[in-house]
Amino acid sequence: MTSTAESLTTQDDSASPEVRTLAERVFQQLQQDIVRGDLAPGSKITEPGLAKAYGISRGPLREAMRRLEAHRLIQRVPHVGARVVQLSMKELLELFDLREALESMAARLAAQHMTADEIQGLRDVLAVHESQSDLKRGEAYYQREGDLDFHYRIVQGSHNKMLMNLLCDDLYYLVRLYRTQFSASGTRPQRAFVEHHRIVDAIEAGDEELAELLMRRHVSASRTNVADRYAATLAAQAHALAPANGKKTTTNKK
Amino acid sequence: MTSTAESLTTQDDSASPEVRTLAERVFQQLQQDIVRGDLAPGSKITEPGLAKAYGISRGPLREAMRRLEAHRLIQRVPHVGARVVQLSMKELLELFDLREALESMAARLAAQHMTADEIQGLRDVLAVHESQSDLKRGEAYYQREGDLDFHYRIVQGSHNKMLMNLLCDDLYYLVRLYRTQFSASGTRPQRAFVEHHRIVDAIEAGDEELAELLMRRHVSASRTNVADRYAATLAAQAHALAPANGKKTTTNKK
DNA sequence: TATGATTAAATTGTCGACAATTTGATGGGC
DNA sequence: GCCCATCAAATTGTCGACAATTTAATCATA
Repeated sequence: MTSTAESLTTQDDSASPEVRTLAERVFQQLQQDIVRGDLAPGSKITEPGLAKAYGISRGPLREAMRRLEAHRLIQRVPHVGARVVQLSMKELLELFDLREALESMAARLAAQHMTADEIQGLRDVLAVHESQSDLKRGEAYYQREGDLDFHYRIVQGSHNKMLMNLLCDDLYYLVRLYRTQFSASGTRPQRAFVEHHRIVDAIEAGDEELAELLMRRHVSASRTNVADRYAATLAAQAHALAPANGKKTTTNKK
Repeated sequence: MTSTAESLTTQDDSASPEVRTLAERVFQQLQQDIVRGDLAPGSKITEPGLAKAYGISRGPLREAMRRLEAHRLIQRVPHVGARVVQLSMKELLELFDLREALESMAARLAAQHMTADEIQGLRDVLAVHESQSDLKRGEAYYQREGDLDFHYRIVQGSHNKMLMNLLCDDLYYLVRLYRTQFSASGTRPQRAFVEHHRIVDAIEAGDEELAELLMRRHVSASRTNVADRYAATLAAQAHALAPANGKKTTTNKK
């Protein structure tokens, strides 16, 4: 090691050493900004603004935006512009319905095809969760990030490329976006943690049907939790804006 | 022809009246070329070549290619280039596994939410199939195109936007690509036609479970058929190239 | 002859400028 | 006072040119 030379690649300004192209970097940056909530859902994206903000030309930026659109993080209208996606309650529930169908399938396939090493890696992920849960009991954010890692590995274990593409490359960006906004509450993290263990047990036992069933229930419970949070948030907003509301209130300005 | 006035807009060279932007048109054109097989799977896509072929600049072309990549019709490597996608046998079967999970879910939702008008539209589609099947009994191509229309309407009837996006915008392009290459054979079209009727019956009766089950079987049977055709094609190729084969034979040229 | 480095061609990535369209504002008419 | 047409500013779509990288072809050398 002891790499004194900077090598010929680019300097890592984005904590991603192997991204070669500018459009790739700005895509990852924008994706992170959206998922973290730095770019509020519903807010307008303007090409000259972002180009100047990131110090690049509009060419690579447009390519990054096209990729964001493909991942459903922004929505574009020809000759009009782009906005950060803002899922309705209905769409959010639909997203979880999709996860229920696809991830239960992934769990079944994982029970069939996962290797011993992969299962061990899954156990390691749970161990990390456990240590973190010990440290910060009520802190749900890291738990949820780890939860995503858990689901990632299940999908990987399915050994189904198409499924991996669909879930990891398309849907999980949206999931992460709403994870940051509606992170699990109350006793949900602890119960989710238990459910994770049961799922791994079923996979390790090669019990396809049980793994599928448990994963379906797990996602369904998560769906219920997020839906409750979403409804509570909307109720709070409605209450706050109840008195006199003549403005358009299309999106929050923050 | 006889185009006296060129008008300020563009002449419709793509039979799509409402596409406003150049990138959109060239995307649709390329998509059609790929699905129809005019651009062979595995063949390389070069930007200057296509730009000159379509008479446009590289800007809109790159945008169209990004969209093709998002729809998984081409695969790109930074600084290297793009190739038309070429699914392996394994990936093709994976695609059908996904359809089995998602379309059975769509059928269940359709049985719950489809309106009377939508069901009638579905019956009309089947009626068109019937008349076409009468005319050309063994001709499977139109049947398969219509089959796609059938599946489209089921997904629409689910009233689930996310599911519609996933199936109609992402996966069906690949399905169509391989439909043209491995169209149904033998008695499969007739049986598929019967299965379609049974599925509509279940949806009309509001029998969610039956609709889901029948759709799952239907897609599974289609999967078996396509897999057989694919294997037969590979076997034929292997037989043809059996004697002396020192070339690379990465992809077919024509 | 085979192998390796060097170089030239082609292709992709990036940039700045111009054209087309939308959006918001301004002013006139009823 | 309200509504519609006109116009200006901003934004998106498109283009051609230049820079960076990859690919191949050539040549020298063991």
